[in-house]
Amino acid sequence: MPPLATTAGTSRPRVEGQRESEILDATVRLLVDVGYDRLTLDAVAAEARASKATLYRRWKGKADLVVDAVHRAKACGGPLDVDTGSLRGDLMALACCTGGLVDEVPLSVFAGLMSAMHHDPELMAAVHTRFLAPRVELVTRVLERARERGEIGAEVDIRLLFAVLPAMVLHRRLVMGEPIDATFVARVVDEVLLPAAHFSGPFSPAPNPIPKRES
Amino acid sequence: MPPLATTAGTSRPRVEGQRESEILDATVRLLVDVGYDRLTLDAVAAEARASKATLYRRWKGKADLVVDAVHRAKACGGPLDVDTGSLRGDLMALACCTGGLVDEVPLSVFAGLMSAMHHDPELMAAVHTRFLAPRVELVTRVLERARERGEIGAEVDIRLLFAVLPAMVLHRRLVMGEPIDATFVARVVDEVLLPAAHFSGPFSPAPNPIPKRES
Amino acid sequence: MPPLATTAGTSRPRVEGQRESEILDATVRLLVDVGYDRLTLDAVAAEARASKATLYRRWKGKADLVVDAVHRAKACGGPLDVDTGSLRGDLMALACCTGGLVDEVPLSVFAGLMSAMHHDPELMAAVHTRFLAPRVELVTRVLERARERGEIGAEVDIRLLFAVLPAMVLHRRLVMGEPIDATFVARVVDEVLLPAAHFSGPFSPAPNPIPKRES
Amino acid sequence: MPPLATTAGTSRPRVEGQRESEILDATVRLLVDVGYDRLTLDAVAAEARASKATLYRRWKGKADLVVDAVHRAKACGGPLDVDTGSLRGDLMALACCTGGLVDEVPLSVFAGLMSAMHHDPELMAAVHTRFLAPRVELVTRVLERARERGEIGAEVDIRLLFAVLPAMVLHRRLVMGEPIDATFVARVVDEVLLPAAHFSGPFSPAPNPIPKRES
DNA sequence: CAATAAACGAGACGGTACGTCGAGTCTTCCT
DNA sequence: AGGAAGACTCGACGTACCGTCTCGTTTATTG
Repeated sequence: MPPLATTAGTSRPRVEGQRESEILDATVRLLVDVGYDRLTLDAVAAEARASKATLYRRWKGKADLVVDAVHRAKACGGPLDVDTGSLRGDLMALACCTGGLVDEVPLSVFAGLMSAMHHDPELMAAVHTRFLAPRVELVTRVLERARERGEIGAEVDIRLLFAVLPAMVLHRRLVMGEPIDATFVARVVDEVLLPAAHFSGPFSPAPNPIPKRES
Repeated sequence: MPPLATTAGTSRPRVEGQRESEILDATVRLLVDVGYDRLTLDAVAAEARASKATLYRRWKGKADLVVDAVHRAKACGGPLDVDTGSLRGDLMALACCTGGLVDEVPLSVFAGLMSAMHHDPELMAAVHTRFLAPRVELVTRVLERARERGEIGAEVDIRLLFAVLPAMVLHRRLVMGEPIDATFVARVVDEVLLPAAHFSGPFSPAPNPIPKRES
Repeated sequence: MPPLATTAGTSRPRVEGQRESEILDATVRLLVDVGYDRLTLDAVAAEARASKATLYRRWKGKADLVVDAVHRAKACGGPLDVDTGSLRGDLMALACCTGGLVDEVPLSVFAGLMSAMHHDPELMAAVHTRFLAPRVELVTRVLERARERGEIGAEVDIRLLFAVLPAMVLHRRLVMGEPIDATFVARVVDEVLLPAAHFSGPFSPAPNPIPKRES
Repeated sequence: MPPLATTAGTSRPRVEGQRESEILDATVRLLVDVGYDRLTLDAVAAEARASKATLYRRWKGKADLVVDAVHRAKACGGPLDVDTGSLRGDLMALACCTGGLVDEVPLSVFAGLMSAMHHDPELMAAVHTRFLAPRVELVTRVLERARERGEIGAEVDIRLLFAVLPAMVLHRRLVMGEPIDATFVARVVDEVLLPAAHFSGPFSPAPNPIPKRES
């Protein structure tokens, strides 16, 4: 359902942005080919017929460049909003679109970024601002609409709930090394997320066996 | 000159396991100090007063060594089994023990390993065999006992359920960059895992991806 | 409408010579501060508040600019001629004036130029034309006057003789790394140049004649 | 002391010098091909199948490496001493042998080194110690023998005299850009050096180094 | 006096070389 | 004979400078 906006939508007359985009494109191209770890800035420079100095003039380093590349190449192409009328439908739509959770490229890049994020606060901030924040906002909007429709219990913490799907996907893909497909997403939604969304309330203290450990 | 390495006296003779442990200890020491990415094998060799050749004789590379180090230093110290009588109690006990999900060290190391795991199948296998498998088995046992007690619905897929807690913890810590504590673990257990465990039944009306409401 | 070249055919938006001089002054300033090798055209551009394009519009490159800078800043201030009445007096006067052989700045710059001259014929031509030729001509005139006065033997090759003093000075300063002062110049003149000037004749076969004196 | 090694002549702990020599040879090879300025350490590394890290481990930089290379390749091959019976004969023999003043390679390299020497005291020290000192000593010996034979006046300063030939050669080659051959060397010896060598006495009327200025 | 075209400041760019660092291999010496 | 020590190759890193090439903006001449 792209509106066929060939020229109107992208009117960034900056000549600077042009070179930048070419470099970003080259980065994404190599990223898909060899992955984050095997990606070198020399290769990016060669692929984009750019100088390494140019890369380092605009980006702080490899990770910063890659964040930008993935952000522009994928996130921008993603949906700005989705509203299928049901929580389940919205989540599935979001997960399965380009740049969504079932898309291999962002996942793969993300794996490579994790190690760098861990000791580079600026990178983590960049990832959050440019990559995560838009997605979080989108999902949050979806969840809030679902709550208004009564699909989510009043006591359920959306901050917790929204993490369920990405967490399960990342775990399966990056920790367990198993592939992601729509079926898996659907199972997580149906068997974990939706139960949690409905069962907000008194679970741990009341129902059956009350555990004595907490600490 | 005693050619035979009897027992003690000179710490030179190879006890094999002893030298290995010293190296592993040195690795963990550095790991905690500088993290996985900043860790160099030269530093490990220097810290352990060992030769790099010795390291590469025993381990395949940096990641392999680190996996081993974390495995032996932490996981071995963990519990072989827990049985508090309730699913919630068991999960909390597992998560909060040394080497558990609230332990910073394994999490931190894990972040560094992800990137390497992604393009190194052998490393991924090693991580699974030595690091993940024991934990998975432990949790699986806990879940099966819980099912026998009736705390988990018959139709619930334990393979899916067992991932909920580690997935949520990793997501919060590595993706969102927020700290993990027992409170967070408890909330995930209470508000996500246990609801999913109880709600066995098909929640959405069907594999139909677009439901309306639920009853 | 092409402009008609009514006056001289060269449009001069700027004072030309003024801007040029400012740049050359900035060059000399930096030259004295950091030396030829550490001198960068970026620094010259910044110091003169000029653009690199302007520099390359007027000069072929770093070496060319520096030659010009030294030429204008120093050589122009030197004497146009000298005539003290004796060869010795003339040579000492030339050597000790500003821009002469005892002046540190031209020597220092010269050291830096040598490497570039070696593989850049145009640069060598520029150095010769703008820097060396005037000095050579001056010394040649001095030597010819001395010959007319009978201070130089008829058979002595002035082309060889004129090189003695600069050669010895450059050797001492650039090769041996020792400083130049008037005393050294005087010794070279008295103990090498003047003997050679008087002794034209056949020497190598027979080590006999000892010259007298001169006034 | 360790017992006798099985292989003979292993009192030299390592072959160490072997790798070094290979690198030095490669350096000289490239030096002759492209000259000092066009020489890059990457090219040396490639030519010698060595790592840049190895180069920088042993040498401080390009200039240091080149000094060493020229030293070993040329100076070592030069004569340890000459004694033809006459000063003229000795000087000509020294100048015309391999690595002597008429040899293009050392001259060419020297041109490139001058600029670096000028701002790098360590390099200058290295050049002096490894390149200049042996030659100076050799010429000094030659000159002292000549003095004993009466070929050099008692008052002549050998420290000044020894510089005449190299100074004139370097000046002609590097400053004037004209080629060096045996004829030129012979002329300098006959027409400058020998006259200066014979002429002992005070030539100029006074040792007063400062003549009168004129405009 | 306005139009115009050269010259300009600013600085991004491609390219090349630099000097450093870490991984993993290989050799030498010591005990 | 096995381990410590560490030199080695490889390759990526991030930096510096050169010389070229745009951009708009003066500035002086011209119409």
